[in-house]
Amino acid sequence: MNTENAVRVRFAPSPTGYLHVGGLRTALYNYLFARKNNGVFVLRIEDTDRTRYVEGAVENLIQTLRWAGLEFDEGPEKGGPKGPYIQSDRIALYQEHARRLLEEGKAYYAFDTPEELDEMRKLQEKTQAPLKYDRRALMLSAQEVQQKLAAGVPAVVRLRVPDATTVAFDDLIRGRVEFSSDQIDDQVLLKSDGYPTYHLANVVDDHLMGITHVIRGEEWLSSTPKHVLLYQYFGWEVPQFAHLPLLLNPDKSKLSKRQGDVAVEDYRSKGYLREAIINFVAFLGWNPGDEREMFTLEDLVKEFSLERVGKSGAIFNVEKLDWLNFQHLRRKPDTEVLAMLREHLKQSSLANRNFDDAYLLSVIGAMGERVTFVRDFVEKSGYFFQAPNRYDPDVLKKRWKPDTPQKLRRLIEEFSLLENPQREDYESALLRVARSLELKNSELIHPLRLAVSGVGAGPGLYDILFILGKEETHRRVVSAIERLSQLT
RNA sequence: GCCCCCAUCGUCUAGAGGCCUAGGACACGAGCUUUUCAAGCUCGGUACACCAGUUCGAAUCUGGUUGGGGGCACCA
Repeated sequence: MNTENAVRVRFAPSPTGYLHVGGLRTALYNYLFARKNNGVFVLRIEDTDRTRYVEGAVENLIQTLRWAGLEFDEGPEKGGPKGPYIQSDRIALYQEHARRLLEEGKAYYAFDTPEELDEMRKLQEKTQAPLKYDRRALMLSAQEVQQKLAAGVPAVVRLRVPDATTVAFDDLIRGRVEFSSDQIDDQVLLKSDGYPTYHLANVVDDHLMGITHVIRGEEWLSSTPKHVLLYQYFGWEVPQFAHLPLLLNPDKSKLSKRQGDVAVEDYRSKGYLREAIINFVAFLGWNPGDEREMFTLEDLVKEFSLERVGKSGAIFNVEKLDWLNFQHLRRKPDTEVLAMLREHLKQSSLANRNFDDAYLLSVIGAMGERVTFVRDFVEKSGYFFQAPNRYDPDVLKKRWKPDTPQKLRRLIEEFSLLENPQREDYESALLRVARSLELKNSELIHPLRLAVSGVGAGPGLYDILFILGKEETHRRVVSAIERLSQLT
């Protein structure tokens, strides 16, 4: 394999606390593109803003990425030939490159205070002029600049954007995009604290790390010409760009907190499966071109291509996610669901109760088609784990009549005669009783269901009875008769 | 205000000039099935933003309008 031409992509989040679902999709597309093309997936941490650093964010980011199944090939903790992979460890590199631009007249020092810049912008807003740096620092003579530097006046390094030219690039998703250089701001490259801005750091790193394809969100589209300029100034090859459509809130603005959950970990803790989240997020902007909907990460690796990524933003719609979660959950082998159910029980109020595998497996068998989340086993069929402590009032009103207790007594008498009953035995016993009492089957079935489960919905009644077992069924019916007779 | 991007059902989308009286999925409604609830199956409604143009023919190409979004920091 020719390593010179190998595809190298990166996911470059800033460690502001958690992994955003939009970030997850960007990471996913990068990952898929790398895997599909036998390339390398790099994780780089963009922490050049010291004011935004959040303790533990990097670890959290890595952990969430791994949970989702997006293993990177090079990055922090893991290392690699192009490291370090944390920008704050690469400061000297950026300063060196800034110096180079300075020497070649492609960048310049500026000494304006934040207040001065504020004032400038206010004026520009008033005159409705484009908001950009007015280059007042260019009026300074070489001596003045040297004096200020020597005196230790805080300085930034700004990009010297050429006048009246066109900066263009070919975006893999959007085609050719052109900007007039007059629209481009003389961006700060090096801040007065010596740290680079995103624009400098990202270009220097992408080049030094051999990144061939920059796949990132559309919010970067309008700063891309600055990056292109930098590549040109350094004499470097410009990578391929692919600007992904944005993920949107229901009101179509850029997906943000305040309008629902945006952290991957929020969805994780709500019980969403990684498979469902990956599947869902992959389809926000991409589709295989046919009518398949269910994809595993492996499937996506086989099928993914940037050509099939759309251009318009997509609203993050949780209903479909729920459906996908349901679909992925029911496709999982029972043993895997068992492990997840055990984990869930361990963290619930049922933690001290003991259930054997066979029992839980039969619950899974009965509820399999009825749960969207693992927690639904408990939330929708808590009666498998605990005798009902209340009875659904609506069902009670509809199904529990004054003469119900005596019918049920007759029924459990019949049940008590059964030896090692199977599902069918409960059924035939109930049928016998119904016939001898001249009742419709449902006149027994519904109150019995209520008595043993406390609710009116769920798996087949005989499945419930069988799973609960003869003794437990008996106990519950007796207890229901006692408690409900008092009410009527 | 300036620059850039985008535009098919409520939502995710298929569609790369005739296969489109626009297909699928989620959601929604109706029915079937059934001891209930689901699942499943069947059926149903709802979309090419608008206006010109090109063409024998436009959701698909071009231009404009409108609408939406993003960017315009010593944040990423």
